[in-house]
Amino acid sequence: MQRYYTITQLTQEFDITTRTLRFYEAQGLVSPTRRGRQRLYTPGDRTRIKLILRGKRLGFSLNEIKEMIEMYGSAPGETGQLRLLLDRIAARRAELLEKQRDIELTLVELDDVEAGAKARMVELETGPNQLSGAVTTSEDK
Amino acid sequence: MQRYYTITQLTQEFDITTRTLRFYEAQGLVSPTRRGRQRLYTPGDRTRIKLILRGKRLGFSLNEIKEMIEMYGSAPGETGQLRLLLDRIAARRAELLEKQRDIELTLVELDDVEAGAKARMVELETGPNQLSGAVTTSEDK
DNA sequence: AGACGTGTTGACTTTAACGTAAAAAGACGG
DNA sequence: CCGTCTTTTTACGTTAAAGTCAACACGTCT
Repeated sequence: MQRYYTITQLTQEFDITTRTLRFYEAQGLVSPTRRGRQRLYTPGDRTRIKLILRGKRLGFSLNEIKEMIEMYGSAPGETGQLRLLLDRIAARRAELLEKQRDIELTLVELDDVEAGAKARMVELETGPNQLSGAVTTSEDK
Repeated sequence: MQRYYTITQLTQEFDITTRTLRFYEAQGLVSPTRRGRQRLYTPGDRTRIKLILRGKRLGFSLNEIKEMIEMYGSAPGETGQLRLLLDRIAARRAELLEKQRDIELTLVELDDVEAGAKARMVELETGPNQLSGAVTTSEDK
């Protein structure tokens, strides 16, 4: 029992347009089957779309995403190919780890700004008399 | 004692082009001072550039990055402004946390693919006789 | 003075990732 | 069966983020 999704169902679920889905198809990122001219998306297609959107949120290009998705489905027979695959996996992992660090740094900075803003609010409430020094971010002498 | 960086020093350090730096300047993301026509970047400018590149790695647009950078420098006086700032901070934080989850999911999947590939290699080494089933990723029935 | 390296400005071009619009073909409800 | 709605295909437009190219300005080394 194969459940199918129509294109508009998916656009609604993921809040994207039909143009986007057709574009992804043109780029070879999904290949829905057809009933006549109509596109029918399988649960598998749907998962691929989720992967694509996740990749986009992380700032990967569609080409990069395509590569990554192709990794998932591939079980290459030759040892050389496998080595290559492992290398690519390592590269992607390195990127992701860097992004993780970037996020953590950014979160810390957001915390700082928030703390500063909150402190400033308290000042304004208790008595809008005494001034506060500007909030500086480490460096920048 | 203000140390200055020339544009090419920074392009080399960050592996970007002069065009890029001038473009960022045109977008109001950095504002190096001038000695005559020449641009002089302060350590502060340099930090901003680092922030920009970090933002880019995380997939933020230059406009979003600009907003974020402006948050850092701002110590708005009015309570309403502060509320707005706090809201924006919360929004950004939510985005970052989503990205974190996205990354973790992706890392897990990479681990899976890697494990599969390594297993396949072992098979190939020990004896290229018996076949292996295709590697499936959960869902997709 | 001439040549060289570096920097600047401005204009035009490119690429990715869609948006928009038009025309035609199915699908569906009354 | 007809009108309405969705879908498809095709084609052109748009936006962000630079790349490329040309011409010109400095400083300086020889």
